[in-house]
Amino acid sequence: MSPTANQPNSDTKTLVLDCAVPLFAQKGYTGVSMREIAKAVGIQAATLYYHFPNKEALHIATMAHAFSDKAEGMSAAMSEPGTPEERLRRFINLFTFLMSGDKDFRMLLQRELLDGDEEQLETLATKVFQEQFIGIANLANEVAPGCDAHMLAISMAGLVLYHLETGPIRRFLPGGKSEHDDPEVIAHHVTSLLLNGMGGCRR
Amino acid sequence: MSPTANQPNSDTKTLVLDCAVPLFAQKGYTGVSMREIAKAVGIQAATLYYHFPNKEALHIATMAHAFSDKAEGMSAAMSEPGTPEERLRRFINLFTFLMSGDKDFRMLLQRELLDGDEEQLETLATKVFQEQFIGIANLANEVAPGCDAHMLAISMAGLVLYHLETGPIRRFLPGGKSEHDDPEVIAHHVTSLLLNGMGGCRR
DNA sequence: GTCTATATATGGATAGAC
DNA sequence: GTCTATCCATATATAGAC
Repeated sequence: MSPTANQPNSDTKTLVLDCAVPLFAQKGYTGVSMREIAKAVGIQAATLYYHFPNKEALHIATMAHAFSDKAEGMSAAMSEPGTPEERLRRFINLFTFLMSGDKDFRMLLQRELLDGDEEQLETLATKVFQEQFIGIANLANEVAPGCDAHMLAISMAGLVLYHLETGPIRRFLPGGKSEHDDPEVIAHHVTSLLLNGMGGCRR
Repeated sequence: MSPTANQPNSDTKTLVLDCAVPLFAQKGYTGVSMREIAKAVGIQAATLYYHFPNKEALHIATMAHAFSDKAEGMSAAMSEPGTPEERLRRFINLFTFLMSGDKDFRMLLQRELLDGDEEQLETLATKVFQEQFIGIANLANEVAPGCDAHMLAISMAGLVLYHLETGPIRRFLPGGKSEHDDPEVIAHHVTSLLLNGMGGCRR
């Protein structure tokens, strides 16, 4: 293997993407500099331009990298047997734990909803989320046939994500407790609300 | 009134804040430059530093300006008479229409959840949202006594806001229709879900 | 592939005239 | 109060050595 071989020693590109994910997630596109990313990787800023033509390309690649990781795992939970209610319960649980554990992913998604242009959002929707979304919508349709599965799927995901996203401010609002950050508590609340409405906690 | 009088001619400060709101909302703190804000106002960048000590102070003042406008109106809707269900219906309707009409406000709020530090979030929670939040939580407690009013209040607001925030990407997801952007459709869906759960659309 | 060095633009912020 | 002019730090991006 000569020193000029192609793949061996460095998959610097992947390393760059891994380091860029938390930076873009926490500080946003304009909040992160190429120097900052390079420093996190442990290389010089100029080297980034060998792997990516410019900052925007690096940003898009970073998002694709972060999002592609997440496209797996959930499908299995929804295709398992059980009554629609049981499967809803299982899905909300899994989804809440998954999302709860990856703050960077959630922040990237939120930033993309704020800053992404039409093309980026369409790519995200069709190439990344479509399959999972269909699974959720199908589940919604089994739990509540005849209802608008699209809106229900948004509500299902949104309920979980909003409780997670408001974590930093909820503790300052009346009635906020640390238990409200517990994925188990959130999943239980959301499941109960989805299945029975607001009165659902009185069993 | 001498030319050195204090308040008269210019409330440039207010004008600056009005112009800064949509800029910070759409591009974020690091995405907007002082020059850009000055240009939108029609003044020179240096003039901004007469009214505000630095960019961060201008940003904080901008958010206070945007948020304080919204602290009114909702209280009335919740104190009106009616059964808890009727009042919930009215509140969700009003809240959905209010939030639907002010995209800048929603984006500012989202960005604050992403970028705000503890102190800013505490200020936002206690000085701006507390009163409204208590109203929502009280309503939740009347609709569903014995349940966790804090979590229900988050769910109520979150359901509405998430449908609005995902507007740009929903149209690319399966089953997405333009009607899903209609505040009336969103409000009806959310109310039904809150009162009856997912099965609520089969009446 | 990665480096050093640098071109070039733009950012926040200040000084001082009017 | 607002302007012009400018300082200085930092940004993206490129050139060319190794």
